Amino acid sequence: MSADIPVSPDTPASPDEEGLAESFWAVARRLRHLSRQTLAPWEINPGHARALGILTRHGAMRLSTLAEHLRIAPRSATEVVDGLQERGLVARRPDPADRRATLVTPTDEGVRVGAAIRTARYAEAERLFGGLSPADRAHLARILRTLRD
Amino acid sequence: MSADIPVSPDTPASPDEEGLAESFWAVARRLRHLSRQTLAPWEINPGHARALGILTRHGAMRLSTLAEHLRIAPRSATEVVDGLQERGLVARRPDPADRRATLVTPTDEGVRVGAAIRTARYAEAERLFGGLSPADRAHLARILRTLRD
DNA sequence: CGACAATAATGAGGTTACCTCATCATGAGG
DNA sequence: CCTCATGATGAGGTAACCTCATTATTGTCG
Repeated sequence: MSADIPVSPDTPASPDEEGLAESFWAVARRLRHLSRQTLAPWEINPGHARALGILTRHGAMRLSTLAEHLRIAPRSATEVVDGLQERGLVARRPDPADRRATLVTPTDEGVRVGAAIRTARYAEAERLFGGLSPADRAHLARILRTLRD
Repeated sequence: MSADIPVSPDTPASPDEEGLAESFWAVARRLRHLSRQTLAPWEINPGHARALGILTRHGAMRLSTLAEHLRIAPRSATEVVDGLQERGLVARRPDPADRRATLVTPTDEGVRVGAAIRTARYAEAERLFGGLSPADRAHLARILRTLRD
C-alpha cells in the first residue's frame, strides 16, 4: 500500500442516538461471524442450517410449508432441499394425503446434525452474551422483546 | 392451501438464554426492513448507500481504499462505483499522486443525497428506538457497546 | 359426472452481489 | 533499466434468491 494508513472501521462510533443502530449492526456482525465459526465443523451454510433447524423442530412438512417458514419462494425451497438431500440430511417422500405434494423429512443423520447444531448455537450465544451480568442479560432480553414488536 | 394452518414465525420465542440471539435477529430484521423503506425514495440499494455514506463522510478516496472501508474486493468496488457513477452521485478523477489510481469523489448531487440519507437514517433509528425510555436507551447503548468489543 | 380453475413441485432462465484470476499501465527499488 | 509490486478493470464464475412456464393432481360447481 502506498500510504498504509489503516482504514478506520467505517462505523463511526458516534455519540449515542445515531450510534444505537450502528452498535446494533456491529454486534449483529459479531454474531454472524460467530455463527459462521459455529457451523464450520458441519460444512453447512446458514441457509441450510436454518432449514434443517425448522425441519427438526417441526418435523416433516411440505416443501411449500418449509418455504413459508423460511420466507422464500417455493421454487427456492426446492433448491435448499436439494442441497440438504445431497448431504443426506433430509429425504423427500410423497405426501400420502396429496399426490402433488412432497414431504420433506429429516433423516436420522439430519436429526443428529440438527440437534448438534442446536447445541452449538446455544454455546455460541453463551460465548457472546456470557460476558454480560445476569441483570444486563435480563435487561437486554426485555428491551429486545420490546423493540421486536 | 389444503390445510391453511398459518405458519408460525419460525423464531420460537424461547425462554431467554437461547432467545437472546433469536430476539436479536428479529430486531435486526426489523431494522433492515425500516432501512429498506428509508432508502426507497432515492431508489438506491443498501450497498450503494453505504458506499456513498463513506464517501461523503471521508471525502474523495481511491477505489481500493473504498473497497477496504466496504470490506469487499477491489474488483467489486469497481462495480459499486460504476453504479453510483451512472446515477451521477460520484465521479472518477485521476489521482494526481499516482497515475494508476482513481479517486472517487461524490458529486454535488452525491453530497446532497448522502446528507439526505444520513438525516433519514437518523429518523429511522428514532422510529425504532424512540419507543424506549431514555433509561432503556442508555442501557441498551451501554450493553451493545460491551457486546461489540 | 365432467369441465375447469387452483395448487404442488420443478425446469428454464434471470438478477444481484459478491468472488478469483488475468491483463495492462504505472510506480519503486536494486 | 530491469524487475517486481500495485491500482484498476475485463472475463468469467458462484450462491442465493427471483419469476414464469409446465406438469400432475386436486377440489368445485354447474
